[in-house]
Amino acid sequence: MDESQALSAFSALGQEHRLRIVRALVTAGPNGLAAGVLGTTVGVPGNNLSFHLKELSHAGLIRSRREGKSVIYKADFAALSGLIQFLMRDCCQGHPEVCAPAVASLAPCCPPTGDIIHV
Amino acid sequence: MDESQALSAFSALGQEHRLRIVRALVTAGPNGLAAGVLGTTVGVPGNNLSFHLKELSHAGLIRSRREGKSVIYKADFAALSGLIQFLMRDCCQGHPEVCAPAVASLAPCCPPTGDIIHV
DNA sequence: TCAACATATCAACACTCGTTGAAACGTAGA
DNA sequence: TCTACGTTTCAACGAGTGTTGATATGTTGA
Repeated sequence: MDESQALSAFSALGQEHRLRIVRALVTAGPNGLAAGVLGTTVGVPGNNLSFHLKELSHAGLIRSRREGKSVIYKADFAALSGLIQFLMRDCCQGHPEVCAPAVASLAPCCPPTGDIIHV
Repeated sequence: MDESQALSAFSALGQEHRLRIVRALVTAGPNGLAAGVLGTTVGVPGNNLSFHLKELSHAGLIRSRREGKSVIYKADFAALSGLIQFLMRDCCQGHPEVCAPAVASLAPCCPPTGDIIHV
């Protein structure tokens, strides 16, 4: 995860519909959701949803696969993890031991199902 | 951390100069940096820097205090932690144990120095 | 092949955002 | 008080972004 990737990712998440899409996919887990289901879940019409899904794909935050008539989208948990690591890298001048565990309090969460790129 | 706060935060981080500012403050740790130092570090002229610092303050990602002629800014590590938790909340339908630890691999990092709001 | 369904693409519009330059504010030292 | 320094505010401009409606693409079953 470099700066330009992180910028794309944060910028993508800084939009109401896209943040809801990602959160819905994070909640859904590795199995993902069909585009149509996503649209009704987050309340975005099809053409607009497609636009935002493309943005999120370009940002590397989600992945998709076709299943029959539907396209299934899922969160890229490795990318989300990489994003967080980018933000916190080199914290406190590379001496995080001088600090209390703020990020460590996070619950472990969903990794991908095989097509993951570990950061 | 609610959705509107998260949106403000992600939107704030989705801009090159602001992301660099936050990363510089994360690196600096709890002591923070003066506005002038920040400006030269990230390469942003004073008036523009001030604009971005205000945005980051409104997003709740940084805090400031005056020290003589300088204004010292520092990252709000609790807010950053809360932002991450918001993104990952309810992951995998509330059953993160079905997943591998992606977020857990993150190194523990800097907490605040006392004015922290734990999430 | 055809019709029905799910999804994606495109152009146009209004709106928001980042940058710039000038000016103002607040603090410290003479 | 005056000057110098650090920082902030303001208005204006150009560029980028999200939404909308119409249209196109791809898939399934008859």
